[in-house]
Amino acid sequence: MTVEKKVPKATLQRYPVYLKALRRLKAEGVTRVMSKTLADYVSIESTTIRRDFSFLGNLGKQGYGYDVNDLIQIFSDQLGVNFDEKIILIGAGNLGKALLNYNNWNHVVGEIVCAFDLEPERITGASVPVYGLNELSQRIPSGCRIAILCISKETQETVDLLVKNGIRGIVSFAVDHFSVPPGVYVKQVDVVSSIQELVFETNALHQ
Amino acid sequence: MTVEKKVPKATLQRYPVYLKALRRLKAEGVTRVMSKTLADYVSIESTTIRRDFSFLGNLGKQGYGYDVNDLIQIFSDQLGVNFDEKIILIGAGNLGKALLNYNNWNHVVGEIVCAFDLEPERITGASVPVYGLNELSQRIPSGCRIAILCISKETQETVDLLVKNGIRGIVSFAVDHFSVPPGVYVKQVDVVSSIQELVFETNALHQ
DNA sequence: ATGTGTGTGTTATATTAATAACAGGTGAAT
DNA sequence: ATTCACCTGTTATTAATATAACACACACAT
Repeated sequence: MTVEKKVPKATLQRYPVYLKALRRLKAEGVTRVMSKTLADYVSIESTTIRRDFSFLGNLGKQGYGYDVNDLIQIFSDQLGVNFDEKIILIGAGNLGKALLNYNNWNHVVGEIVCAFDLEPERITGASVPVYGLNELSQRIPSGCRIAILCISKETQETVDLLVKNGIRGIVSFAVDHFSVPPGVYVKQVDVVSSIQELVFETNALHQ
Repeated sequence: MTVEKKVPKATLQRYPVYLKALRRLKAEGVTRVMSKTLADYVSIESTTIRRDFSFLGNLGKQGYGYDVNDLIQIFSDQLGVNFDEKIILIGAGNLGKALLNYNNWNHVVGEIVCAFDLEPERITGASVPVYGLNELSQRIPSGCRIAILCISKETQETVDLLVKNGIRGIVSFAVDHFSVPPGVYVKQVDVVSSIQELVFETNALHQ
């Protein structure tokens, strides 16, 4: 967290895209990359990429490009990618368990340490321990800031509980509406709304 | 699809939020709403809401507000919300099936008609018919434009196949990178990237 | 070594989006 | 009826973001 200038929100939202692409390139054995190449890869203008990168220092070299490994390292150092980030899952039903297994999680951003559910005794086949929601304050891992929300009732109450216990970021698959205090960030995933947006875009855009 | 002026992209992305809120309000028995009330509800400035709505016509009345039912009707008519939208699911594994059951889908944006999978014979317990991906061109419902992607291999090939068969919008849970031609819209859902973004925001913002 | 072409980082410009300000139409009260 | 307070729709202003332009540092070839 050594970022000097204020990084624009739009830029912050693109960093994960870059990081994902860079990791993939590294896995493919690529050691250096130019902004234009990366631009084609992630469908973001090369100018935008260079400006985004510039917030983290002078990372590239003229006439050469960027070193992939260096870039990944700097992203990790400066933005606080914590491979030991402790993440909790709230609601260990079908969706929760599916998410657990679907993403190949292995320490890219940390790990899901445990899950909490209203009826923990009913959950079978989860790959992490499942505790009752009422035990949250005792069982929550120390330093845990991120929660994945896969519940369908008592949403606001649960969110309040999470915030009270130190959660600062929530990826939510819950369909219910809820609100959080300032300083808590939410990524809402709603398939129905996403489809709606797609329909609106295909209908309204470029006509 | 009778929208006259060009609707900004940012506005288009907020319409699903409004629609969801309005439907909830209607369910609660609310018949009229003011921009300020809605603003508090969805955490969007009242001015922004009024400007967003104005693209669809003069929907409100001074000193009164908006009629909830009228608003929902107008959204549906003008933006092409099609309650019979035929949606297909690609990849009927654990995640696909979980999504199918998790969202209470019932004709809010249409319905998932059927699913396709590389190994359809291995899928059990799906609530819709599951066909082989190789049958796509024969089995795809006519007029189908939207697909939900829950696969983990041969992603680009599958996407190409979808586009060739008329798909114009994709909600993707696939972790692989893929590209689409212009005119095809993608909503990417990547829990790992979402968490990354949350970590970046909590680290970099308001420090 | 030395020049040359290349691709960065930055500055300048254009575009898009958000907020503020306000004029005027409308409902409700008297 | 008439008045008044209210809330919309729009215009004006500010802020945020994206694109374009370019100077200069560096790798690379000779």
